[in-house]
Amino acid sequence: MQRTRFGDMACSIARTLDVIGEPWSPLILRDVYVGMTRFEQMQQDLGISRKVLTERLKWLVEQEVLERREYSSRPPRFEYVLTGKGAELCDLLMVMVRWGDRWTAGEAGPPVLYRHRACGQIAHVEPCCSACGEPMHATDVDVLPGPGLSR
Amino acid sequence: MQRTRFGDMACSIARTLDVIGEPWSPLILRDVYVGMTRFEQMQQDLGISRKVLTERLKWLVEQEVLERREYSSRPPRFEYVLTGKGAELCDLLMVMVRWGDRWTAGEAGPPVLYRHRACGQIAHVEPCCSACGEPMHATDVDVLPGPGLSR
DNA sequence: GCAGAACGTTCCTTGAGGGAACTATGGTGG
DNA sequence: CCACCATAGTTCCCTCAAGGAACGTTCTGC
Repeated sequence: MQRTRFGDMACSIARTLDVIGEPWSPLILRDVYVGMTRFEQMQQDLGISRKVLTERLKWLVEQEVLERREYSSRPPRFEYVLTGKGAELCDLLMVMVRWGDRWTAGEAGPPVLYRHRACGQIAHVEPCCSACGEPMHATDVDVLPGPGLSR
Repeated sequence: MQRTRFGDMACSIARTLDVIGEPWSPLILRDVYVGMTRFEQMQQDLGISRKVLTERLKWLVEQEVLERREYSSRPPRFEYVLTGKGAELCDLLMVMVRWGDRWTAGEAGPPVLYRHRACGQIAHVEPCCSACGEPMHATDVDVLPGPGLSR
């Protein structure tokens, strides 16, 4: 239900959740990412209530994660496309896929595969250090206070 | 509210959301990750309803993301610690932090910093290709059907 | 002019989240 | 022994969001 707003917390996790923390949002982003950009497509693919889909799309557009674009003027018809901000959120989706593949896919294996265009290989995403390039997992870091930490 | 269950969808994103898609769960994981492992600590830190916290912790323990461990037998007192499965979810948190830092932190800068223990540098996480090691973002891949894609 | 497609909007019902009060177990200080 | 405190929940009531179905609108094509 999420009545508590996370946007004001001094935490980038909370602020990210404020934008896409509601459970349907990542799935909406996924659909847009794979090219299901229209209302009817998403509604049927996800099985989401039309009312909730309307609300989520409006919110994601407000947050500048999606852009509502007219693809036909008569009749007026709209589709939703990723902004730069939204495209970067898709990295998050890839990490979710990685975890889901490892821990929930079971014997059937992953439902989708990624091919890295740069090298042509089937691969998954691996979190690496922006400074040294080596793998960097949550267990490999120290957490320090940053400049934006209020009080 | 999430009445629709995502666990049965043939999508690793949906199945991951089934485990931690409810908005409070990532923040609970964050708290456990940084050492706030007890009920009272989390409740006060997050401002979450005690009822909801109880429900989430029980769910996360069922899903084997957290483990409920007795740290005192008289009186009986419990804390929650990450399992291996849960620790890997923290990689997801780091990616959320990265996005939140970039798009929501504003002038104040990031609230926390990460120091990579292997190289000693302040860094953030960068998604890389498990095959070639180069950066791999959502815009750099082709999505292909995998073995676990039903029908 | 009737059906159909695309994109919503409205209405009602149900049930999850918020919040405060209450319970249980045991420790501690006088 | 008793009052008080700490921790970890549990119970209760209220509100409001999610689900679901029906309806509305604007255009096209036959």
